[in-house]
This record gives sequence, C-alpha cells and structure tokens, in this order.
Amino acid sequence: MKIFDTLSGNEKEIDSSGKVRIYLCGVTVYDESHIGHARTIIVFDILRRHLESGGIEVELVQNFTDVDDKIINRAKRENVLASAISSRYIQEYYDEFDALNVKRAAKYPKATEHIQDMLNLVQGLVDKKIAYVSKNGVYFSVAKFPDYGKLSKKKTEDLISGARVEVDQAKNDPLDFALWKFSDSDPSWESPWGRGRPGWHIECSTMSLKYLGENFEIHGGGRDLIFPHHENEIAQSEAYSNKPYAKIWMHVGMITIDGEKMSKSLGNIKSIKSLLKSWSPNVLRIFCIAGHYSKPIDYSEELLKEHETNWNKARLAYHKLIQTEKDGQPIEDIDSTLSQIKSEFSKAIDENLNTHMALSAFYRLVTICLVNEEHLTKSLSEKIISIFEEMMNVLGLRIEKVSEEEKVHIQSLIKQREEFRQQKKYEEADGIRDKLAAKGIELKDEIHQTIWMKKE
RNA sequence: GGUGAGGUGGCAGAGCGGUUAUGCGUGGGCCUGCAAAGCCUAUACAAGGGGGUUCAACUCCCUCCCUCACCUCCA
Repeated sequence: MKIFDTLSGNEKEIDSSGKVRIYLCGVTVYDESHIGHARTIIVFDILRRHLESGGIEVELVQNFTDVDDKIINRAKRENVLASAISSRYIQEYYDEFDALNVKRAAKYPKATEHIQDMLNLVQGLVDKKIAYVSKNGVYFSVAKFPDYGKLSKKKTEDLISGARVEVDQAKNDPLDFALWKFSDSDPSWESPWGRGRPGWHIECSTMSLKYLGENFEIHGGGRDLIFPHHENEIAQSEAYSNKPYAKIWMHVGMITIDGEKMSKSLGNIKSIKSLLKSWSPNVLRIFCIAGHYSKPIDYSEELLKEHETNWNKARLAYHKLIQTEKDGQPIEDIDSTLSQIKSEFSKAIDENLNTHMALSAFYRLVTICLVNEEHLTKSLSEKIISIFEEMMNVLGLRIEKVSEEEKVHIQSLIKQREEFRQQKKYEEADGIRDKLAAKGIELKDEIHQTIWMKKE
C-alpha cells in the first residue's frame, strides 16, 4: 500500500515486512473534540483497518497532550487542577470516538506520565550541546540541526525574516524552541535544570521513541501540525538518535466551514458531541472520508444530508440482502462483477487511501442490490453480504444487528400486518407499523414484500 | 513576503494523454391504502485566463489570475 509522504513529496510504499508501527498525534485535552479532529482520526482508523484486513499487524499509538497552557488557563478559570480538565476531556474523547466506531489504539500515552522519559531525552540533547539552558527554560538550538525545515520545506532564513517569529530574549536564536519551560505553578515537575513543565513537541518524540522505536513506519496528524510541531519533532528525535525518524509522514487536510478553517479562535467549531445528536456515526464517518484525505472538506449541512441519503440506500440494500429467502436463477456474470468491485475497492485504498473511490465501489454494490431485486436469491445475497460486510468493516461503517429471536418476532408482526392489509383493515395494519416503529424498526412496503429496517 | 495544496457541469467530487466517472439536485414516468423509500428515464457539450508540447490535453510544460492552509497554539 502506498501513502503520500510529506517529507519526500512522493508516494511511498508502506514497509509492511513486519509490524506497521504508526504514531498519530492526538488531541490536546482542554475542550471538546470537533469534527476536524474526528476526520484525522477516522482517516487513520481506516488506514489501520485496511492494513489489518490484509493480514498485516498494526501497532497504533496515539497521544493525549495533557499538559499545555490552554489546559492550565482553563483549570485556573474553573479553579480546579489541570488534571481535572484533562481527565474530563479524555473521558469524553473515549465516549465520542467509541461512538464513531474508531478502533482503540494499542496505547494512548499521556505526556504527564512520561516526564522522566522526556527529561532523559532533553538530557541527551543537552549533553550533545544541541540544547542549552537559558533563564526561561531549556531550548533546542535549531542552528545545530542543519536539516531543519526539511519537512515543511522552509528555509531558516525565510523563517527568521518572517515577522511572526516570536522574539524572546531568553533564546539564542528566535527559531529555537522550548524543550522544558521553567515554572513553579501546577502542573510542574523537578528537573536537573529547575522546576517546570515540558514543551509541546518533546512529548511526541519521547513517546514515539519509547513505544515504537527509532525508525517506525508512519507518523501523522493534521496538516496544521507540519510546522512547527512535526518539524521540531524531527529535529529533536534525529539530533538525539542520529537516525531517521519516521519513514512516512502522512498529513490529513483540514475541515473548513464557509471556506475557513474550523478552529476555536474563530468560534466556528462543530463538536462531535453536538453532531452526534443529529447524525448517525456512519454518516459522520462517510462525511469525513468522502473526499481525498489530503484535501480540505468544507462543512455544510447539505453535504451531510447528501451522505445521509446515500447511506440510507446502503442500509436499505443491506436489509434487503439479509431478508432475501427466495431461490432462483441468479444474474449472469454477477461473480465477475462482484470480484471487480471488490478489487476496485481495495485497490483504491491501496493507492494512497483513496476512500472516495472505495466508497463509490461500495455504492456500486449497493446499486446492484437495489436494481436487481428480482434476481436476488438467497445464495447470491449471502455472497454479496460477505463483500458488503468486508467493505463496511474497512470503512468502519456499522449496521446494528438484530437477534434471531427479534427477527422472528418482526417477521411474524409483518405477516400479521400483511393479513390486515389484505383485508383492508388499515388501522390495525398501521397499528403494527407504529408498534414496530416504537421499537426502532421501520417498514418499507414494496411490491412483493415488506422490508424492515433498523433505525439509526 | 515565503512555503505547500488546489481551481472540473447547479452542488459535491474522482480518474485518465484519445473512449459520457459517479453521487446529490432538478424534470418526467412507474409503483403505491396511507407512509417512507425504491426503480426507470431525461438533464449538465464540465474543466480559472493566456500561451506552448502533441496527430490528440481536463490530463504534460510555461505564465498570469484566484482560493485555501501553514509561517503563533491548532487535527
């Protein structure tokens, strides 16, 4: 499988000779997660699911940044400890991403639980004289790392001339960044250089090294992390280990709203929590993967509605498949069509995670079910169901199953209702429909049969 | 100002040097106790502007214009 590598600017084959180790930069837990976070995480979820479906072992590590100025400010405002804020939002994170059917990572390391590891790394950089101690903290000396800028394609001269680089008297060079910041207030830890807390970038270098080793397969996150976060991570990690850091850098595009990036400061956030109130997790997932991951997606209700329409068709098709009992002559050439769709689907994902194309293959399968209803036989349905479920599994889409017992019950009610309808006792028939609706089962009358569907 | 990614039919969006992607929407029809859906059919002569390369460009090259992101914390 190939992925576009930001560092080399080319698509690169993922080294799957062994376990595929992936480090994903997670969220800073100071507030609710939004659909932009969800997009990045869902994209990596699909990457992981696809590799795993091909029998490749994946080890995904995703951090929580739980020490940060925003967390501290919020804690002050609410007059609680910083850890109270971070643990609240970590819990919400789990609740929401479980609801979105995102597979749990192998490990969710927290910065605050790796202070000593970070200090060791800083010590290594100080020993090598790549980091230095100033009055505000310990800084990384960018000038000592000649490759600085290779990921974001920036020249250090350009960065210096850019007026937006913060001027800080405590630094030797305006480009230098903090590895350790001196501070006495909560949260803070002792260090050989003075009490304080870690800089942002050091946690990812430390925790990826600790859990995935020196030269792991994929490192990623949102596009907005390329600079300075990932650039600085490379500098620290490679200066420390003298070895190349990640083999592939993968970055996911932003979600915009009215053409502007979704961000807290603009106040145009769509939180996952609020979106889950109006849209099913499946629709939200489709929304996040309907365009290519490298490009931005502009949020709109209309777009969500469109995906909901499409997804409803898929649900209908699936329910038809599982309710097909009849036998007969299947469609000609169906096997070759099915295998074609199947291979198109996985090829699309193999080629730089083209989920858009994969999704269109999936919808083609849906259309086959809806158009060829007359020819759908039990054996054919079973065949299609297995492909259908395979695809849903890779995309992380999920249709709730009903128990055998419940199924029998629904069928008998449908049969009863059918009898009422034959006798034109519509009130009774509608009564049954309402009764099922109350249980989350909706009915669709068709010419030869009534299809039931689990509501979402 | 620098760096990167883009500009495709009403909207969303891929692929591809030469054969209408597709979906949504919209019009018409079928089906139908109602409901909801579904199916059929029609519909867009799309490629930011200007140059080039080529027998042939939406697809490659140059140039101009525009949009977005990053250059400060950010998925």
